[in-house]
Amino acid sequence: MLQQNQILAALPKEVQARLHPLLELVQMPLGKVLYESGDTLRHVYFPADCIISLLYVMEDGASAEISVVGNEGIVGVALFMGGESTPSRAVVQSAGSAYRLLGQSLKNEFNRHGSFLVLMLRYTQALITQMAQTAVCNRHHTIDQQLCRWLLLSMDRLAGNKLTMTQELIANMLGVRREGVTDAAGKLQKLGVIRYSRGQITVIDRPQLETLSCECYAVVKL
Amino acid sequence: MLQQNQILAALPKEVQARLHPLLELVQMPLGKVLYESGDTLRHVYFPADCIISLLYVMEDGASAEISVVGNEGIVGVALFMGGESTPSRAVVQSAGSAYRLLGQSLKNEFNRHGSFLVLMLRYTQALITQMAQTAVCNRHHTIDQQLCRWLLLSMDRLAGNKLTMTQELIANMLGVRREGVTDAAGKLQKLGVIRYSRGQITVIDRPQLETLSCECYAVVKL
DNA sequence: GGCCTTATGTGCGGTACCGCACGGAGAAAA
DNA sequence: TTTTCTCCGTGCGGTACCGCACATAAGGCC
Repeated sequence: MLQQNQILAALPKEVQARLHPLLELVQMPLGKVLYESGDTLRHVYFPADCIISLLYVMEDGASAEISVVGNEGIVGVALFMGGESTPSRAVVQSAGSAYRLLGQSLKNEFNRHGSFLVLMLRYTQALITQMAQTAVCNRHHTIDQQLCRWLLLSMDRLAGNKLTMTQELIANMLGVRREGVTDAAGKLQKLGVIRYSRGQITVIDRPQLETLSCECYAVVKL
Repeated sequence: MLQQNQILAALPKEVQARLHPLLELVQMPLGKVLYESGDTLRHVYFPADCIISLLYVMEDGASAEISVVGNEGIVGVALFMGGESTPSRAVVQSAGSAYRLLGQSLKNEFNRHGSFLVLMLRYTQALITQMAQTAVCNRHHTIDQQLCRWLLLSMDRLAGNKLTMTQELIANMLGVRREGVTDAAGKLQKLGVIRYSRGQITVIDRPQLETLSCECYAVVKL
């Protein structure tokens, strides 16, 4: 279903109809890299039921997630924002599928009608908000709080309350040590908020997770 | 001179002519707040020779700068990005002047011609890059490095090598303690890279400042 | 079952930064 | 000159996180 992506779903019917043959449904296996930092983008992706992380990777290999995109958004905003390349890596954080569209088709569509553009820009503004929040969160909040926030952001973009993700990977996302995540996750498990085992995380008490999170989650919540 | 702002300067002559009567030159005294977080924006600002900081302020009053805008940019991108309000505060970091334009005029101009839009979007992409960089920098780099980066970003947007800014204010920008800035600035002064006294900072050895900074500076350099 | 890979737990010393408190010094005002 | 205010320097105890080294456990594979 094309409607699985909220942006595609919000388009006028005739635009959807025009776009339909141009959209290609692609599988998104866990860990797949959609593009590397510096790559020239060829497609934009509209996640249907997967989650994509935008990761910033530094020269020494250290990394931090700067935003998360689910079916509410688009991956590859740089394509229509004027830069041909992007400063971050896009990687599949939770498997699923997505629709993709050639950059040229996107530009053609922009020229034909403004409704697409308006939706894209509105989403981009939300993305900017999320990035700003990430910046302050990195500065001011503890790993415990950030883990809660990260779990909530992920749960919002998934059906169910399970998540497949090792602590090592979460550590990469948050830009902290794996042991730091082990600590924080251990505390949450003791509190009965989550359960996890070898890469499987289950959220048991979501309200509690929200109270343990920092204000950053509430701000970017859609 | 309208041309002081690089975006205005890059517009086709006929667009400049059309815009000219709509642009209002306003003075920007140090510390002036252009808008608060959550405000509805009425104008976009095109800095001529001032520097504007986009500050994120948290519930408890702690803050961090998420980007810096000089004559290469625009303040108030949310106005054309689709959000009427903005998640950050915009405050004058270095006094000067700027051109401002009513949001409605901006939208009218967008509808008439695409060249304005393209420039705005390209700049917004650069802004996104800067914000992403800020997020990782907050996570991974020391105050020493971040101070160097911050000084360089400011110097790039100013004529001369002097900057009027107390350590207290810099601390707010970086989201750290004032004493942390005192430490870092003291080291730089001992190394002969900068000199400062009561809110006046002079950069003496800029190349050295660049080597002491983190990679984040080079990435966002225009 | 035994083996190996991967995921998680734990401990230890080190450091960057914090919050706080106070001291000193330059500039401006009285 | 003296006072006052702002800005900067410094010290101290505390904590969050780091890097490293290893121990343990859970599952896949033979």
